[in-house]
Amino acid sequence: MPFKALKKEVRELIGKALNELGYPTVDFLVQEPPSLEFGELSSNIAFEIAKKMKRNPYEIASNIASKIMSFEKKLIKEVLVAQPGYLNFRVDKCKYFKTTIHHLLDKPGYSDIGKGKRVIVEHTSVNPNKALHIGHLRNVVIGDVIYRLLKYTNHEVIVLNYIDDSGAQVADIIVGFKFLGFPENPPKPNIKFDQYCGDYVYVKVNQIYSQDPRTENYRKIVLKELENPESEIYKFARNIIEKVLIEQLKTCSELNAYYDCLNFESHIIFSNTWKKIFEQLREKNLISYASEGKNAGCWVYKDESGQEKVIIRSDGTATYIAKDILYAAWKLGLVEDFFNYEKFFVQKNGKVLWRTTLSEGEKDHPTFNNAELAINVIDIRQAWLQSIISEILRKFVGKESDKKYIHLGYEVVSLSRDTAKEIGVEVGDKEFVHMSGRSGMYINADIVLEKLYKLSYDETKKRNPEADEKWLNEVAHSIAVSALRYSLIRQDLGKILVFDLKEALKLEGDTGPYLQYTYARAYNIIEKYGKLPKKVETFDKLVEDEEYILLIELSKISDKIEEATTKLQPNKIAEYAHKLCLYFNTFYEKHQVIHEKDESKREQRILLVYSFTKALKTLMELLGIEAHKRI
RNA sequence: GGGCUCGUAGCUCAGCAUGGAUAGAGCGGCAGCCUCCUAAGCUGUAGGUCGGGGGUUCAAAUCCCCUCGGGCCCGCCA
Repeated sequence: MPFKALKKEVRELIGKALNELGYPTVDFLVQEPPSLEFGELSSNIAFEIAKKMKRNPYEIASNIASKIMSFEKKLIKEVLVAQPGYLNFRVDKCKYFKTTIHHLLDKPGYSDIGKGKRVIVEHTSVNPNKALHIGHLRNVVIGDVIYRLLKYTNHEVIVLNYIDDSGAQVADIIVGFKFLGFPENPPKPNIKFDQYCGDYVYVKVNQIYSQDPRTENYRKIVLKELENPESEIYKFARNIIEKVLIEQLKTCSELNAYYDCLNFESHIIFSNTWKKIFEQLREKNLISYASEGKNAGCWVYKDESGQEKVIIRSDGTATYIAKDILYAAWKLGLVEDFFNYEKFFVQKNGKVLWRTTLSEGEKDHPTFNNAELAINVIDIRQAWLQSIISEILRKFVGKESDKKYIHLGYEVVSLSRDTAKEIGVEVGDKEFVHMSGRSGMYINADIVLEKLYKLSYDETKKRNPEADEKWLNEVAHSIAVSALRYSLIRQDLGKILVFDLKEALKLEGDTGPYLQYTYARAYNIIEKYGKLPKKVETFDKLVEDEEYILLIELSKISDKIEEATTKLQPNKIAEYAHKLCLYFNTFYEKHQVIHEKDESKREQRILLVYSFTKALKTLMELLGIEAHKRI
């Protein structure tokens, strides 16, 4: 972790200097200056002391600098003072490059921030009545990258996918099949079952509801029946849901996202464990009985801003948030494990996918709950409800416990004007349009992937006319996935992602394929050279600006991974990987590696390129993007 | 009505937590670069009232207040 070591050294040097100079101890920052011209690190310490002592910051900085110059230093070479009082530090390049390259050749960017901590990441959780659209994919990709980050930083991670098998959306397609005469099988056999249910049955049923509101009664009937596991409707629905799920999960595995267990909502409801936790909530005074007002007769939770949420209705039944609280408590191991489990199938990555079941299940199963931290990837529209759940859980576990329930919210994906128009949506004067599953206004995930695949296939074939079909398919698919995943992860979670099909089909610039291309380009150098130099102990020949800039950036890899993980900002990884590639390509265009005449310079460059490929591959793996030797 | 959130180049976005040194990328535009490791690349160039106003500060895209514009949430439904 070269950059961190550097920061630490700077802090120590400053601290020691303050001590010897008799300056007061104050808080100060060690940060990256706006440009490498000023050095690799800089500090505002002189401003802070100047404020306190009412003295000139430049003078203070000069004193500290000359003091530090008299100390023995490890990675730091010199300290400079800049107006109006910055303290700028420069590394000993030779030493620092060696540290950095050795780090990258070993375990690039690794840092044990997890220490084996058990974390649940729940994502996807798409209603099992439709195919995934591009909005769902944002959830899948965010969740999956968070999983990968946590895993890499030594957390014990469990990935769950919550299946809402008893809600209105599932009920709607069951209404279609059971009451409105929709055929159980798609009219054409080549239509995916999830697409048939979502694009056709679900949309049409909702159209029928709005034309003839009396038909909505069917939904009520179905919802009621879904509460009874013995009912014919429940058994029928179970079968339909399973078929949809299998198709949905195919889409996810195409995108390299996998799960440990599927947790069915109905199995929480049937577990009848709610009463136990309800008693505890009442004992801890977390919920209260409303004797008057609009919620009279209900048990309610009052949130920190004083808003009330009904937990138990006046007729004694639990609202859906009650079930969410119970489920959250299960995740953190605060209630007994009320699920039974069985194996569902083996996923493409070889991992067994489990699911909860109403039957006895298998005794010998992994533990899926009992986490220290539960991260729930859910779009931002659920923010208020999720904050209530977090609040209740926080109070429930008490201050001394570290157990935590987190809602990782992200903004929705909407359609750009052009793309909305393309699928026949009325846009008016809006800049973008929200998708709606119910009204059929969305872009299907499989279709985008297919389009991307065709594009990448043509492009790859053009570049590799001799290549065989198998390889072409594999690479084209991988490029399509990388383009899609990257476009969904590169943006801050708090911003609406305006999806534009034309934009998404780009394979150049700030995209996943750019990373893959750069990787292949770099790897090609190593392959052409055919061997790795042994035992290079000094990197004194890496004197070019482009090498320096690349190496300094590379040295920050652990810091970036750590930051992305602890702040749950997966977009940081995409941004960093892109920046590294920009720097590498600049270097690549300007300097030769295998044609370099000076042998030791050539070997040092080979190692630089090799360590770059190691770093980039690590980042790509975190993003769920495959690195190919050739594309 | 209450609450949350976004607004930075023509477009898509970084930077805001912890105020600091010339506000950064990509796309698109324009002008260039393949007898040399993959041109899915690179170089140069044009393009900015950081939504607006006020305040705090030696210093504000960043903090505070107001305001305008977009989006979302606020049922004993799920």
